[in-house]
Amino acid sequence: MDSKDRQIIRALQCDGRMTNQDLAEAVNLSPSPCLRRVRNLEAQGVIQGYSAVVDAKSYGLPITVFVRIKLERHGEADVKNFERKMQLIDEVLECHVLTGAMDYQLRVLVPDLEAYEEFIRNRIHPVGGIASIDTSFVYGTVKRTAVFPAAR
Amino acid sequence: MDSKDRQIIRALQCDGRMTNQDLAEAVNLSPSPCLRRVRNLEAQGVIQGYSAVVDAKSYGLPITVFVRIKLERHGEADVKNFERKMQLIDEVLECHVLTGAMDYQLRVLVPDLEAYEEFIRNRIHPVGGIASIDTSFVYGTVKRTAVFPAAR
DNA sequence: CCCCTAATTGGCAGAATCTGCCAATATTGA
DNA sequence: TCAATATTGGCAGATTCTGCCAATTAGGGG
Repeated sequence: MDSKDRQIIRALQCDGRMTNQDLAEAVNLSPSPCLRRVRNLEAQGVIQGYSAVVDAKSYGLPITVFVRIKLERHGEADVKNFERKMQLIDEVLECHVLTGAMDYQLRVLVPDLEAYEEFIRNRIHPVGGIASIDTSFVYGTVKRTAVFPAAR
Repeated sequence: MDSKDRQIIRALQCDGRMTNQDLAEAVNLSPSPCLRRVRNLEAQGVIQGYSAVVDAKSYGLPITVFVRIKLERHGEADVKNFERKMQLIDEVLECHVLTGAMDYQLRVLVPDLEAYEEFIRNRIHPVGGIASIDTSFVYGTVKRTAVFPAAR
């Protein structure tokens, strides 16, 4: 992982479908070694995959919600149960463990407010062991990039 | 935007570098119309781009932080100033406006805790007009997917 | 300072993929 | 039912990928 690898990574975060020759040109390499570096990064799991960036509204899911959840108990079983359930809920795109009061933060996508209510009632509450839920709707998005800072 | 378009989108969210023939096969089309649908989705801005999914830790940025910020005043000028500054800070990967107390939530990536302190001191405070900052460090990530729910 | 080793690079060629065009098919509305 | 329209499938030239080999560069020991 040298500076060239990081250059390659940022270029592919900007445009994941860039052709190998364009990528090579962008980072001042010839196509062969460039491709080999990319394959190495993929094999090492540094590049975990590629993904289309899609406008959720156009797709039909205009409402983004950040949900913060606190559990009643934090025993092994309770935690495992909660985390396994999160994996299975399609509306939950992200689930992070936060420091502090052993909280979770979810990023959830729904078509409308009614669907959000149903989501809480039919998907989250049935998980059980939840002490409190804090909901923040996303009113607008000022910035959203996949590109890491160049740093060091 | 029909069910086939949504199928295509989810397939490309799973693997943004899928070849057009594989994609066509996955959604039961022949390569030609499949490619045309993809190009349409791109032209309409539904597919906004493609991006490599990278392990931040391997890249050298192991600390993810969610930062919630409340402004002192919410005049046009204050808001514009804040939002423009956020665009310019490389460590800020996301900045959302949240409903409620006119708050923002940032997703920030830094190499270590010292860098986070510097980030707050040298990048956020100088923006000015900030009433309060609430920091939540990400302790672990249970789930992180780009794939939208199938829905409807 | 030089040499030796190893890693990385650059280029080439066969194979796979893309993509613009045309005819055929399916869909919609009257 | 029929006609108009949109969508589809397949083909061919152009582009891109990728495995192999020689050349170059970088690092360490004598």
